[in-house]
Amino acid sequence: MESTALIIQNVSVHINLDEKEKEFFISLLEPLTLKRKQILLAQGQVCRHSIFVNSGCLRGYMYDRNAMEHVVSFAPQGWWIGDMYSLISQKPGIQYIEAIEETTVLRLSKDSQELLFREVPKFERFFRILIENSLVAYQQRLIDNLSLTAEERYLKLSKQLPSLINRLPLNQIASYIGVTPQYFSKMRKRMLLQ
Amino acid sequence: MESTALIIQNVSVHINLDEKEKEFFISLLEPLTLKRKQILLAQGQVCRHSIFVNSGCLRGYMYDRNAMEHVVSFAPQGWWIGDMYSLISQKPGIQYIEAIEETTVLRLSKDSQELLFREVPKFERFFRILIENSLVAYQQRLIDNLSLTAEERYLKLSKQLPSLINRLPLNQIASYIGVTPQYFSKMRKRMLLQ
DNA sequence: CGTCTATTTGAATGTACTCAAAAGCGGTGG
DNA sequence: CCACCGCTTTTGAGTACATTCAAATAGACG
Repeated sequence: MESTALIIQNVSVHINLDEKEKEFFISLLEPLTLKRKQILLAQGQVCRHSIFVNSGCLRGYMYDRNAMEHVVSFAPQGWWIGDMYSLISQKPGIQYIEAIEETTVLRLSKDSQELLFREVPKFERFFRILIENSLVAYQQRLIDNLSLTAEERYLKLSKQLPSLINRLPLNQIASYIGVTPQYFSKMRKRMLLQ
Repeated sequence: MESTALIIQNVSVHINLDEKEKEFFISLLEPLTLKRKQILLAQGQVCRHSIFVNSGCLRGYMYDRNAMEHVVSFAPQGWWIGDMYSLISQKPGIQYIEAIEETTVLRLSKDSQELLFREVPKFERFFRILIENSLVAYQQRLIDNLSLTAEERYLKLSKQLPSLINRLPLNQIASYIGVTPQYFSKMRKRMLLQ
């Protein structure tokens, strides 16, 4: 199938699969198409899937106790996303996962994942590596939030996701880098003048 | 052995081991005793071990480009620590890992870990779960840094590590929550008065 | 006891926020 | 087709949280 080429490529970076294993893996995936602003997971729901973005872009976000929205992650084409807290604990989650634009995804349910781990144990390795990389990225982002200015964080994001940055609403970028939309607007103006 | 009771308990929370597997796991561990301020890993070195803290406390920290120090993590008794970036990539790392006080640890080398995964695959599961939990914690800390004030972050850390907070130097707490020692000092004074 | 590091204090400054409101922009229906 | 609605983005003024720089004080260790 066309729609599974990307995910097979993504997995194959870390583990080698024979045809049978690929087929089995693919058989566990559920394709889904989302419209702009369609919500795939809401706060309070239990996250029962790992989600792979085949095309388009998702974002994970949450509200703090002051009802402020915070973008936790962007997931463009070729990325995985999920509410890790809820996915692990199978308790009601805190994140929303929403399509930023028309998006196609492949979902792997927690049950299917467990089955996959039993049938093809090297997938345990794959997901460990995936999470390791994600952990390093969050660690770095934490340090960036402490040591870089908002301008620098914006420039860094622009470099990391150059093909995405122009498709994102400004208020969502502001939220990701950790400033208010108002400040972000003024900041960008200032940057253009220099 | 006395010194391995804690780590076996720590592992057994997530996977079940028989006596033979326990013994094999333990045979791969290297015990080490560290003095206060002794450095276990320096920036620029490749991190070749996952480290389990048996007693005492370690901290991971790094310097940003303005030579400011940032505490990335504390690892008190029963916790794991390592420079994840370097451990994964086997490239020179960015973190220091240092003993805050007299500390005993058990080290598992990357090679031993790979061997362990081959011989006892369920350890792949154990470390995946370990990293998943760590990922969730970093995600939450990122959100906390964006949505809580410094005072609130301090109170939160105090609740999370009540037995540790009084043993930590104040400048290291300040660094962990992301403020200067000067501001932290004034902040604490203010909090005491109220 | 002296030295080195950690902590505190004070004053001036800066980065980012809040509140309030205007302007821009895209979609929808009359 | 354009007028209106809702949402995003911008602008301005005042404010708060936290920083920088400089220096004094307190503690810890040999």
